[in-house]
Amino acid sequence: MARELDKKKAIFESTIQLVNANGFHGTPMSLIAKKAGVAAGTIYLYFDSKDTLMIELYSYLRCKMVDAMLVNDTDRMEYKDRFFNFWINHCRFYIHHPEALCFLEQYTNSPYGTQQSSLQKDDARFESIIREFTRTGIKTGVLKDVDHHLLGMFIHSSVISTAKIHLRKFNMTDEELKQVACIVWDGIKK
Amino acid sequence: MARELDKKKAIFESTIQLVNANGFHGTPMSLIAKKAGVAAGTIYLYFDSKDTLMIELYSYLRCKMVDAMLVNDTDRMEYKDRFFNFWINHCRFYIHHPEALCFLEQYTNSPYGTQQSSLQKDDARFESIIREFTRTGIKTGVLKDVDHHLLGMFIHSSVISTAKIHLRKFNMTDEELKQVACIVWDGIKK
Amino acid sequence: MARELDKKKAIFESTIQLVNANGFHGTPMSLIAKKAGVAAGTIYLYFDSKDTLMIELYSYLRCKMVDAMLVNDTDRMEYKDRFFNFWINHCRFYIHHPEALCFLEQYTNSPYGTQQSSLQKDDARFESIIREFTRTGIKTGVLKDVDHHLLGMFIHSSVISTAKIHLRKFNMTDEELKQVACIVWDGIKK
Amino acid sequence: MARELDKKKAIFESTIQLVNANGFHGTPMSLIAKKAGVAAGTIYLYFDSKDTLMIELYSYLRCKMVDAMLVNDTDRMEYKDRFFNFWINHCRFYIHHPEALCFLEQYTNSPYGTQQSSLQKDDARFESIIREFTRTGIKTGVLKDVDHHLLGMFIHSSVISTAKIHLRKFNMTDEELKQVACIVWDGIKK
DNA sequence: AATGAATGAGGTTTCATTCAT
DNA sequence: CATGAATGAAACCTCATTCAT
Repeated sequence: MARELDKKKAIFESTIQLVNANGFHGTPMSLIAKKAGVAAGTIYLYFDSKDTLMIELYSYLRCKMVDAMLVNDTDRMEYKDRFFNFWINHCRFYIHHPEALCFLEQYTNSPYGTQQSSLQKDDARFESIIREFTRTGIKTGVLKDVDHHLLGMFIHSSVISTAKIHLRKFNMTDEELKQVACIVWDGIKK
Repeated sequence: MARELDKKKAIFESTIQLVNANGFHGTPMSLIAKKAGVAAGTIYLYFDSKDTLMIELYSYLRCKMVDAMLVNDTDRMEYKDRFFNFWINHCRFYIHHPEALCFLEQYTNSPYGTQQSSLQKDDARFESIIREFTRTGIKTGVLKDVDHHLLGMFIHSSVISTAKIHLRKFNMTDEELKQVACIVWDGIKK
Repeated sequence: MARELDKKKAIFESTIQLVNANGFHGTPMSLIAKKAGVAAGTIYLYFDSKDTLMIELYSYLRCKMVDAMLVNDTDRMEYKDRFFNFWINHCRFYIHHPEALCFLEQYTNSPYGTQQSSLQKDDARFESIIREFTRTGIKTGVLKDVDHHLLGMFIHSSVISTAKIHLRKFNMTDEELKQVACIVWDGIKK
Repeated sequence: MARELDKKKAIFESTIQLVNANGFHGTPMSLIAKKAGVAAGTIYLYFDSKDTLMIELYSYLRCKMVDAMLVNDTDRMEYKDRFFNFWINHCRFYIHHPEALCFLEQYTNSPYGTQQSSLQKDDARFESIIREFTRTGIKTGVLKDVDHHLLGMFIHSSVISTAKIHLRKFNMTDEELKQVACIVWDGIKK
C-alpha cells in the first residue's frame, strides 16, 4: 500500500543522489539506508539485493522519463511537430533531473545495463514508442530510408549529448534547444 | 625499455577485457594480474593504484583512438571529405575495438571520468582537433552557426551510438556507415 | 549500553595480550578479533582503525593506572606519606598488570606515542596530578629546587624500571619495594 | 674489509634515521636501501634478514654508547667521581645522538628486545661494567645495601629519562645535568 | 659483489547481507 | 514490519625476500 510505496520511493531517491555523486560502487547500502531514513535491513524487505534495487530503480526512472516525453503528444499533431515535442520533452526531462540522467547513463554503460537481459517492460514501452514513430516516418516518406534502429538510437543519443552539454558546459536557452532539435531533424528528414 | 612497455601493455589489455566484462568494481587487481601473467604486486611497480591504472588506460586508449581518427587526413582535402574521413575512421576504430569502446564509455560515465579533472593531454588533443575543425566549418559558412561545443558533442555522440548499434544489433556494411555519416552531415551543414 | 562496553573491553584485553607478545606490527586485526571472540569487521564498529584502537587502549590503561595510583590518597596525609603511597600504588599497578606495563611502554616508545599529539585527557590528568604534587613539594621546601618536569619524569621512570626489574629478574618483597621508594625519596628530598 | 664496513655503516645510519622517524614497521627495507645508496638486494649480502639487521644495529649502538660512557674513566678516580663521569658521559651520548636513544628505546620495548635472548657481547659488556661498579660500591659501603641489579637499573633509567626530557621539553645546561646526577647520587649513596 | 624487477603472502579495511530482538 | 549489530568474504595494497642479470 501507500506505506510501501513511500519507503520504496525514499530508497530510490536516496540511491539516485548517492550513485550520482559516488557511482555504484561508491554507494554502500548502509548509506542508502541512512539517507532514506530507514535501517539497513529494511531495504531488504523491499528489494532482494543491491542489484535488484539498481535494476528496479532503472525501471522507475525510465518510466518517469517516458511519461515526461509523452506530455502533450497526440495523434492529431503533424509528424514533425510530434518529433519536436518528443525531442524537447525528452531533453528537458534530463535537464530538470540531472541525477536521473547521470544514473541512467551510468547504468546503461555498466555491466548491469550491458549484460543483463533485463529489458523490462518500461524499456519495452520506450523502445516500442520509438520504433513505431520511426517506422511510420520511414513508411510515409518523411524520414530517410535508413534502418529504424539506427534512427532511434541516433535521436536518443542526440538528446542525451545535448542535455549533458547543457549541464556541464553552459545553460542553453529554449531557443538553442530548438536549434539543436532542428539539426537532428535536418539530418533524419528526407 | 621495451620490457617495461610490454608489461604495461599486458596489464592494459588484461584490464580492458575484464572491465569490459565485469565493470570497474567487478574487476579486482588480482584478476587483472593473473590475466596479464604477472603477480599482483607487480602492477604496483607500474601504476600507483587501481585508479591510476584506470586513468592511464583511458589516456592510452584515447591516444590510439585519436591516431586512428587521423589516418589519411590532409589539409588538401575538401572540408566535407575530411568530415567523412574523420567520422568513418572514428567509427571504425570503435567497431574494430569494441572493448575500447566499452571501456571508454564506462569510464566517461563513471566517477573517474566525471569528477576527476583528469583532462590529460590526449583528451586535450582530441578536443582541440574537434574544436579547430568545427570552428573552421562555422567560420567558412559550411556548418550551421551553432555553438561549436554543441556540434562537436553532437558528432561524437553520433559516432558512438552508431558503433554501439553495429556491435549490439547487427553488422552494418560500409555503405550503411556512410549513410549514417550522411545523416549527421545533413544535420550540421548549413 | 553494557553490551557495547563488554565488547570494547574484550577487544581491549585481547589487544593487550597480543601486542604484549608480538608488538604492534606483529598483531593483526584478525588475531585481535579471534582472541576477542568477534568477527574482524566487528572491531570497526567500535574503533575507526587500528591506530584508533591502540590510542584508545592507551587511554583506557592510563586511566586505570591513575585510578590505582590514587587509592588511599588524602589531603590530610603527610607529604612524604603521600609520595610513598603514590609511588608504591603506581609500582604495584604495573606489577599486578604486567601486560599493561608492557603495552604502555611499547606505546610510549613507538611512533604512536612520540608523534601523535594525542595527549588526551587521561594523560592530562596524570600529568597535572604529578605537576601539582611536585610543585607543592618544591614550594614548601620539602623537595630539591629542581625543575618540576625533571622531578616528575625522574619519579616516573624509577617506578617503571623497578616494576620491570620485578617482572624480569626476580620478585621483590613489599619491604624491598619500600627500599627503592626510599632511594628515590632520598634523591629528591632536600 | 673497509668496503664492507662502509656499506654496513651506511645501512646502519640509514636505518637509525628511518626507524627514528617511522618506527620499525614504518621502515621498509627498500627505503633503508635507497637512503643508504645501495640496492635492496645488497642489504641481504650483509644481513640475513630485517630482524638480523635490527639486532646488529642494536649491538652497534650499544657499543658506541659504552665507548662514550667510558671516556676519561680511570681506576685512580674517586668512586663518586667515577659515578658522575659515567652518568654524565652516558647522558651526553644520548643527548648528542638522539636517534640512537630513540632507536635503543624502541628496540628495548619491542618484541626484539623483550623476547630475544639476544644479550650479545656488547650488552654483556655494559652489564658487567655496571655490575662490577655497583657491587664495589655496595661492598665498600659507599652505596646503600640494595640489590645491585636494582641500583643499576635505577641509574640507567635516570639517565634515559633525563636525556628524554632534555630532548623533548627543554635543553638543560651542564649545570642542570649535574644537578640531576646529584639527585641520583643522593638516592643511592649510603 | 651488486642490482632491482618480480613475487605473493599477508595486512587493514569495507560492505552486502543476515537475524535476533 | 523494522531494526542495526554482527558477520566474514574479498578488496586494495605493502614489503621482505629472491634471483636472473
